[in-house]
Amino acid sequence: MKRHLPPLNALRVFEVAAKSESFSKAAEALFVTQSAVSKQIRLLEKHLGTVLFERNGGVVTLTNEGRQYLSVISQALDIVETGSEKFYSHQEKEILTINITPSLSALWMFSRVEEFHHLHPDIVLHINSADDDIDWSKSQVDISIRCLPRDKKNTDAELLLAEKLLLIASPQHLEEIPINSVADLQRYQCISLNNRPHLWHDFFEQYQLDKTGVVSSFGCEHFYMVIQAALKHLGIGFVPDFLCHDLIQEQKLINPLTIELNSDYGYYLVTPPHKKEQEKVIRFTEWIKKTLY
Amino acid sequence: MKRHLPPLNALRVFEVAAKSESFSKAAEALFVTQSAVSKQIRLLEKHLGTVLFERNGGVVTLTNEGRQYLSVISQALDIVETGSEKFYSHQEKEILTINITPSLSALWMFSRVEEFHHLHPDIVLHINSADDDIDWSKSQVDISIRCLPRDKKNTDAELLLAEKLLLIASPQHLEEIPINSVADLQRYQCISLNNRPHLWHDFFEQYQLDKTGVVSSFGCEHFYMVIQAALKHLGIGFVPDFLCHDLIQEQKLINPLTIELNSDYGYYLVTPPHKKEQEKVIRFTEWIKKTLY
DNA sequence: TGACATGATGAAAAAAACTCATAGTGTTAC
DNA sequence: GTAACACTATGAGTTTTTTTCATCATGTCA
Repeated sequence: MKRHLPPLNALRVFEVAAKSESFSKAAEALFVTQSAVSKQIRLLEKHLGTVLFERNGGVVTLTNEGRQYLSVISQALDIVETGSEKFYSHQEKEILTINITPSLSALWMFSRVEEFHHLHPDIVLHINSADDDIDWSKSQVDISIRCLPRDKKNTDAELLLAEKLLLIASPQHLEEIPINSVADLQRYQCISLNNRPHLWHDFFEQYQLDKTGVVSSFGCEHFYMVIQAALKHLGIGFVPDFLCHDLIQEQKLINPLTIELNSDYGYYLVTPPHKKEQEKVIRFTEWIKKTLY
Repeated sequence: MKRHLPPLNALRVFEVAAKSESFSKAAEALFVTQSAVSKQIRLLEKHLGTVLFERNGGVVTLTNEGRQYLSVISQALDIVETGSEKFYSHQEKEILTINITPSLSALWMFSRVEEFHHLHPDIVLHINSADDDIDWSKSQVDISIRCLPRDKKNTDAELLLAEKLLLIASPQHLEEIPINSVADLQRYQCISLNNRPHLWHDFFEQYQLDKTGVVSSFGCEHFYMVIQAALKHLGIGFVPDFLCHDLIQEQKLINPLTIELNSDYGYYLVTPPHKKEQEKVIRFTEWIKKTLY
C-alpha cells in the first residue's frame, strides 16, 4: 500500500531533457543551469538504478529504458497537468500594466518577459512604452520605469539601477578606423542622443580633447536607435551597459578601450502610493530588482 | 507546449493526506511532522487556487474539488510508480545483517526498522540478537551493537551512546509505596540485572544508604526483562533511558525523583574493518547515529 | 469544563536544489 | 592535426525549499 516513488521533481526535468535530448536545451527551457539538469537526471538515474541517457561527450541520447520511461512519465504528467488545469482557469489572472521607456522595452524587457511569466504564471503583463510622466489618476498603469537624473529626488521613485554608459561600435567599423587611443575617437561620427545633448561634449571635455568631431550628423531619440545605428557601422555611441551587454558578448558590438561613463541618470521604478501594497506590484518589483541585481 | 505543473512533491503528500483525511496520520506515514504536511498542502492549495480540504478544528475533510483531484493524482502516481517499478526489480537488494543485544532489538530496534526501510528501500535488514563476541571470519554479520564498559577501548568499536540509566517503577506500584525521598527506595524490591551485579550496591553507596534492601528476590538477564518486571509492579529497576522513554511518556512507567545514573557502559557499534567501506554499512551507521542523535 | 487530539504558524535548522567555475570530451573547420 | 567550439560532469559554495520545533487555537468528548 505504501508507495515507492522516484524524486518527483526530477521527473519534470527528465521529461524536458528527454524530449530535447539535450541537457543544455532543457536547462534553458526550465530557466535553470545545465548543471542543475545534469544533477537531477543523475539523481533520477541513481534512484531507478538505470541509465536513462547514453552520454557521448557533448551528446546525450535516450537509452531504450529512457525512451520507455519518457512515455510513462509524459503520460503521468499529462494527467497531472490536465487535472490541475481546471483549477487554474477558475483563478482569474491579474493584469499588471507597466509602462517603460522605449529603450528598455525593446531590448531588455522583451527578452525577460518569458522568465517573469514562468515565475508568475498568474500575472499577465501589459507592457506599453512612453517617456513622459504618467497621470496616475487617469491611467491604468501600475508601474512605470523611467530614466531620471539621479539628483532629482522623487519619493515615489525607487532607484533600480544607476546608469552606466558604454562606448560602442561595430567590429567592422572599428577595422576601418582603428582606435588605439582616446584621441582616435575624434575621427568617428559620434551618434548623439537627443535628450542628452551634453553627453559627448562632457565626455571629450573629461578627456581634454578637441570637440570638433562632436557634432554628429544625426541624433537618435532613444538608446536602442543608437545601438541600431552602431550595428549599421554608422559611428560610435554611448549606451547603457545592460542594453548592449548581450551584443558585446556575441561580438556584434565592441566596447573600444573599455570606455565607460557614469552618467548622472538612473533607472527608477515609479508606483503610485495606493498601488504599492498590491501583491502583483510587489512581486514585479522584487523580480525586476533581483533580475537587475 | 510548456507545462504548467503543481509542486510535484506536494502531490505525494496530498495523496496520503487525502486518503486518510488526516494530516497527522499522513505525517506519520510519510515519516515527517504534521507541520510539514500542513505546509505542503497549503502550498498545493495556494498553487491551484483551490481549497482541497475543509478544516473544522482538528478535523480535515476533502472538499469536492479535493476528492476529484485525489482521483486524478492517484492515477498519475500509479502510472509513475508502475513505470518505475520494473527498474527497481532489476536492482538486487542488498542484505545487511546486524546483530544486536536482546534488549535493543526487542524494545528499540523493531520500532525503528520501518523508518530505515523507508529511507533505504534497497537494503534488507537481517536482525539477529546475541550478547557475545562475534567471530567475524565465520559470521555473516556486518554490524554488531554491543553494550560495553566505557573504558574498554576497542578500535573497531564506535561509541553510539553513553548509557544513562533511569530509575523506573509502575505508577500503581508507586501508589502502594510512595516515594518522597531517596531513603524510601529501601522499601522496594530492587530488580537487579545479572551482568551488572554492582549496580544497586553502588547506587545506595552513592546516596550513603543502608544496603539491606539491595538483595532483590530475582535478577533479570536483560534490561527489557527489568522493564517487564517493573510494568508488573514487581519493584524498581534501572534501565537505559532510550528503552523506557516511550513508556514514561505514556505514563506506563514513572521515573521517581527523576533519579538517573550515569553508568560506565556505552553502546558501541562494531564493524569488521574490511566491511567499513561498504555503502550499506556506512548508510546504516549514519542512520543509527542520526536516529540516536 | 478540562484533558485531549488535531491543525496552523513563525522562527530556526536541515536538506535539497541550484549556481559558478572549471574540467573533460567528442566534433568541426581550417 | 589542432584550435575553437559545444556539450556534459563535477566539486565547492550559495540559495531556496522543506522540515522541525515550539506553541497557539479550536473543536470533541467524557
